[in-house]
Order: sequence, then structure tokens, then C-alpha cells
Amino acid sequence: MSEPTTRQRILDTALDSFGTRGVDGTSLDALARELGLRKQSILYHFKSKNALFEAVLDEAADRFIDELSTVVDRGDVWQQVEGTVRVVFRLAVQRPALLGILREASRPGSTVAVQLSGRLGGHIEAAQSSLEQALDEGRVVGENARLLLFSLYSTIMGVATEVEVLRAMGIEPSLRTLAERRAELLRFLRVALLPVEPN
Amino acid sequence: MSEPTTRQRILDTALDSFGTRGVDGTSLDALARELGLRKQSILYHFKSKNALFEAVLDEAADRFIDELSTVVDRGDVWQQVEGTVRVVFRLAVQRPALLGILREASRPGSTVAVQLSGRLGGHIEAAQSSLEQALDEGRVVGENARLLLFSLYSTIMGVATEVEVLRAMGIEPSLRTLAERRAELLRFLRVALLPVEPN
DNA sequence: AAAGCTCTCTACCAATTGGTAGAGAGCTTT
DNA sequence: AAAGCTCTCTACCAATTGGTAGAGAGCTTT
Repeated sequence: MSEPTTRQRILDTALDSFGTRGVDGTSLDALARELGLRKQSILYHFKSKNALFEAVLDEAADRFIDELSTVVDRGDVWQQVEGTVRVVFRLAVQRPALLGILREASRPGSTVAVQLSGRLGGHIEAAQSSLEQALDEGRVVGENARLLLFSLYSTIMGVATEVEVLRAMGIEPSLRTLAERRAELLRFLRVALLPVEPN
Repeated sequence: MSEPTTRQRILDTALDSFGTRGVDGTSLDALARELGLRKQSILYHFKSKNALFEAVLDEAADRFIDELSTVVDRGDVWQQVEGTVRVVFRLAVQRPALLGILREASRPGSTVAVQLSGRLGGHIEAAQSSLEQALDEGRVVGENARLLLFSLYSTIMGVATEVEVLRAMGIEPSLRTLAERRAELLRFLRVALLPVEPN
């Protein structure tokens, strides 16, 4: 546990700020203040605000992949889905900004989304072919692996991150309701994915 | 089809800009330029940028409700879900900014989300009790009506609006892939919601 | 016709924005 | 010990931001 470099500290703090307040909502001055630096020092390490955002995005993608890496090589597709849900929900508690950055980067019309796809492309590919095989063998119900994966992504990320919609529905986000949400989501996905008469 | 008032024109243009470029990404000057006005004229009709955003949000909520109104009073829950999917997907093509505004307003930590919940609260309530009844009668599979509704919302909105994630997965958004996405989503939701042996 | 209202404009403004130039402190290499 | 490199700083800057003050054109009401 050595001291993190200034560069790393900037990346960390920027990830949190970009992920919660948004990129447009984060000024370099405010970021520097939070770090106990001047913004010129940030601009020494990253040549522009956009370059910083791109670096933060790469960092976030890597961490996200890292978190999911333990889940990927489980044999069973359902266990992979279950593991993914657990990881995403843990992140929603421990590092919400990490999910926030993904949300920010995937805004319709985003120019940085291509970059994310570069980093995540291989993993998406792997998940897809795993799902495809399960479909072929009848272990999972569905028609199109890619679109099914997309539905899964939307459902999981939405349920984990749409806290304001949750509030609008009268459910105050808390650790308990989070666990309930996760349980209901897992039930929902199980019914949607697994063929009937399992045992 | 009379001439729209300036106020209405501002609301319309602001909805599109806020919904696609984001509120922070839209300056009053840029908005005024698009309208062929000066920003001071915008500020005559709305006392501040934030007041404009709030008005746009109310407008968007009303339109959204309006679009869904034809769907709500169908007796069958599945038909309601199906209708909602159709409406949301039509909006994703015809007025993507309308969905974009909802996305913008429901960002975690958003201060305007409360406002949305005020407008949409009654409709959420209605949808929930409708779902609750269907659960009781065994017409729909699930445990908690509210959380089930939340899962449905996340899935539908995500699949309809997460176009950049779609791109990352190598699917170029187009009318055709949209139809495929919708078909797959409907299949997914049908399996997740309806009990087996239907006929 | 005068008074008032609605609306858009010109003229400003202070604060903030991302960014450049370059000084200088402190360490490492020669 | 001199030269160079790494890093943070002060000093600026032009452009943009949301917003205020108030003039004046044109219509409606008295």
C-alpha cells in the first residue's frame, strides 16, 4: 500500500466526480480544489479535460472488467448472470461513480462511447458466445444471443442504478431495499432465462 | 394548427436540446440562436435556466403520460405492457429527446427528480395496483408488484434508449434492428411475466 | 389620444470556464 | 557541481456562462 501517485489520485477523484456530478458538471478548478492542487497541475498530467475524461473512462472500464473477471469463467450461464448481478449491486453500494461513468459515457450521442466499446468489446464477445452456446443446448430460453444479452444488460444496470426512478415509486434506496431489489431482479431473470421444470 | 406561441416554441426547442445535448450541454445563447431570438427573450418567458428546465420537464412528463394514456385502460396487463413497449419504441424513433429528458432528470442525485415523481406518481400508482391484482389472480408471475414494475421499467427504457451500448455490441441502431430489438424484448418480457401453459 | 401591457431587443456584467506561458523548487543523472 | 528532468505553482487570458437593467416598438384598454 504505497502512496498513490498524483496522477492516480487525479484519476480516482475525477472518476468519482465525473461519475456522480457528470463531466460537464465537474470543473477542473473544483476537481483541483478537491485534490488540494491547482488545475494547472491536473493539466500537466492530462493535456486537456477531455484527455482526462478518456483516461478516467479507460480506468473505469478496466476496473469494471476486473470486478467481473471472477464471474466470467464460471461454467454455468445462470451462475454468470447471478454473479454479474451481485458484482453490479456491490458496485452500486461501494463505488456508484463507477457505474455512473458508464452511464455518462453511454449517453445517446456520446463521442466517447466508441472508446468504451474498444475496451469492453472482447468481454462482450465472450459473454455473447457463452450465451449462444447455452441457447443452442437449450439451457437458456431465447432466440437471439446478442439481443438477449442486451436485454439482460439493460435490466441489470437499470435496476441497480435508477435510484431516482425508485424514489419516484416511493421506495427509498437503502441497503435493505437494495437486497430486496436484487432478490426480485434475480427471480425475474431466472424466470425469463431458465427453461421450466429445472430439477 | 395555429402558430405556436414563443413560449411554446422555446419549450419545444429546449426539450429537444436538453434531451439530446443535456441541460449542462445547452447554453441559453445556443438555444436562443436556434430559435432566432436573444437569450434575454427566453429569460423573459422563464425567469431562469433552471425554471425553464423545470417547465420542460413538466411538459415532457405530460406528453409522456399522454402517449401512454391510450395504453393504460386496456384490461389485460400483458396488453398494457405490450402497448407500453410499442409507445416507448415509437418515441425512441419520433422524439428521442422526450426519453432523453427522462433519462437526464433521473440521473442519480438529480434535484428535479422529485418533480417528475409528482407528475407521474398517480400513473405509477395505477400501474402498480393493476399489476398487483394480476399477481393475486395468477395472471402474472412475480412476488412484489412494485419491484416487478421497476424491473419492467428498467428493461423497457434501457432496451429502447441505450443505443450506444448497442453500438458497443456491434449492432448499428436502425429501424430494422429496432424492430428486432422490440420483438426480442417482447419475447423476453412475455417469458418473464406470463405463467406457463397459456392456452 | 393617452396610458398600460406584452414582448424583444441592446448594452452590460461578474463569475467561471478550459487552457497557455513560463518561473522555480527539488530530485536525479552526468 | 552542473545540467536536466519532474512537477507544481503564479500570472494571465479569451471565450462563454447565466443573468440584470432598461429602452422602445407595437398592440390593447381606458
